[in-house]
Order: sequence, then C-alpha cells, then structure tokens
Amino acid sequence: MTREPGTGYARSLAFLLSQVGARSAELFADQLRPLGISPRVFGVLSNLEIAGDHTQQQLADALGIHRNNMVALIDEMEAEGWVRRRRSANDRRAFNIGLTPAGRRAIDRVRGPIAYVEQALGGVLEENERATLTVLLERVAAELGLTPGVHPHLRGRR
Amino acid sequence: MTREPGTGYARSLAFLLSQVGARSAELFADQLRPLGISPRVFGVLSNLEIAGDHTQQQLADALGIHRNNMVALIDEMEAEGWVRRRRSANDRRAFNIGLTPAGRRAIDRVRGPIAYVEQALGGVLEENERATLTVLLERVAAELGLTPGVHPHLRGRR
DNA sequence: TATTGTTATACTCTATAACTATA
DNA sequence: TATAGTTATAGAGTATAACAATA
Repeated sequence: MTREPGTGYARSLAFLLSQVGARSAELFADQLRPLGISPRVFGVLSNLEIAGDHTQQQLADALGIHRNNMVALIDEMEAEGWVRRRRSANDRRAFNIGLTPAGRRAIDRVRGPIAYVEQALGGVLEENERATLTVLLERVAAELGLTPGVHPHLRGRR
Repeated sequence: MTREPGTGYARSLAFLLSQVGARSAELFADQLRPLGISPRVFGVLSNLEIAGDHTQQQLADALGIHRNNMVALIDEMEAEGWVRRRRSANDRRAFNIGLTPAGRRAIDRVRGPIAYVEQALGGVLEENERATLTVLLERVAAELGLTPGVHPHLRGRR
C-alpha cells in the first residue's frame, strides 16, 4: 500500500502555504494570548499606529471587519485603555479612534511574540534562504492582491 | 506621516506565511464549495484514499479531529454515498470506514480546484522559483513538526 | 475499568437586520 | 434619503460532559 496521495496535494505549493500559514497564525495567537491581546486587536492597534487616527467605519473598511463587529472590538480596547473615542468635529455621527500611550506600550509588548514566531518559522533557514523565501512570498501576495499588513482572517468567516 | 509599521511585521516571514496561507485556504474552500465538499471532508476522503480503511477513532487521531465531531462528519459523507460504515470484526464497538467508488470519484473532482489554486498562487513564479519555494516550505513545515497532508485547521479552533 | 461511537448542552463567533442620531 | 455607530437575534461551529455497548 502506498502512502502517496492520489492528488499529491500534500507537497503542492497551495497546501504547504496553507498548512504552514495556519500554524504560523496559531503560534502567533498562542504567544499573544498571555498578553491579553487577540490577533484582531493587534491588527487594529497596528493600523492606528501606522496610519494615525481612523473612525470606526474607516478602520472597518481598512481591515475588512464589519462595522457591527468593530463596536465590541473598540469597546474592549477602550476598556483596556489602549484607544480613546472622540467625537469627530466634522461629522458628529462618527468617532475618531486614537491610540493612547498605553496602546503604544501594548504594541511594544508584541515585539517579543513576533520575534519568537519569526525564529520558530525561519530558524532552520540560512540568512539568504530567509531572504529568498520572503521575496517569493511577497510576489505571491502581490499577485493575490493582498494588502500589506492586512490579514484575511480579520474579516471573519472563511 | 510614515506608512511603515513600528513592528515591521507586514514584511516578516511569519506574517507573510500566515497571510498568503489564509488566502490559499480560502481559495481552496471557495473552489470546493460548488462541489459540496468541505475542506474537512476532503481531508477525510484523502486520508482514506492514501492509507486505507480507518475506524472513526483512528481517523480522528490521524487528522486531529475530535471523535465527537467525527460522527456528524461521517454521517454527512455516508449520506452522500462517499463512505460506508462497517462493523469491525475484531472490535464490535468500532466502525471501519471505507471509501466507496463514489467517494473516489469525489476525490477526482477535486483535482480541478487543486490545480486552479496552485496556478493562482504559483502562476507568477518561474518553474525554478516554484521549486525553490516548495523546498523551503517543506523544510519549515518539517521544523514545525507538521504532518504531511494534515492541515491544522482540521482540528478546530485556533 | 477503559474505550468506541453517540448524543445533548453550552459557549464562541459571526451574519443579518433593525434602530438612533446625525448628515 | 443615506451614513456612523449601536444593539438584538439567530445561526454555524466547536468544546465539554455524559451515556450505551463492548472490550
């Protein structure tokens, strides 16, 4: 009896990427959990750090999260003291969401987990191999139309 | 104002793998959906094809799915006519799950979707680049202790 | 006493729709 | 009439615990 799949998918690019990628996401979430920061919250924090204040609707659009789900997410982050809601002067329906100093410190605490996962994944590769892998992945990501820094899981169900 | 993240995670190996991998899984699921085959069902079908008959408990162990969840999964596959439950002669508590001819045809129908996703992901790369990427991914997968052909999502929550 | 398959229940997360206040 | 934020409800999917039959 053979152990080779009829479809041979196990060694395909698509399956390997999906398999390794899923494990990468798990490792990251596991490292973040003790900090009380979900991957989704990290996504919002990072976006605010990179691109400055956003309204909830703008954040929802940028990250692909539905604005209904953004409410509880911002509630949670506000309760942690990481962001602040302020009424927009231009449009009094909207809130401007801004990072607090505590929010910036929360982002800083994620550097450790990021470095850990990076090492767990790339630790077996030589420096030039890591560079090659990164460049190839960036090309594939671009071909797929993926926005840098925006994770597909942020928007919910697969 | 800069557009570069403070953590620089967007261009890290870990994030790129997670991002591209998530999209790969989505593409695969999208292609499978019209066939009425979920990624999880495909995982079970493939395992049966590769390794022959298994009891539900053996399938659960091999794929990391809890045996409680295996029940409805096998129910569904049996209703489609893709597998058959037969009482084990050795152990009359257990069912041997076996592929039917219709089950093998279902697997055959997945070859198209697999090829499509493979092309969507690797289409921009040269032949030698695809080979390089595959080899690097296999090494990372091995380092992470991933079992060939077994997807982490099969076992449920992240 | 342990294990296989099964069922029931609770919990988490997400989708959908509707409401309010502003525009 | 449309939009930003909010809330409520329902649904899918999973974890947990218990049960019957068999080992």
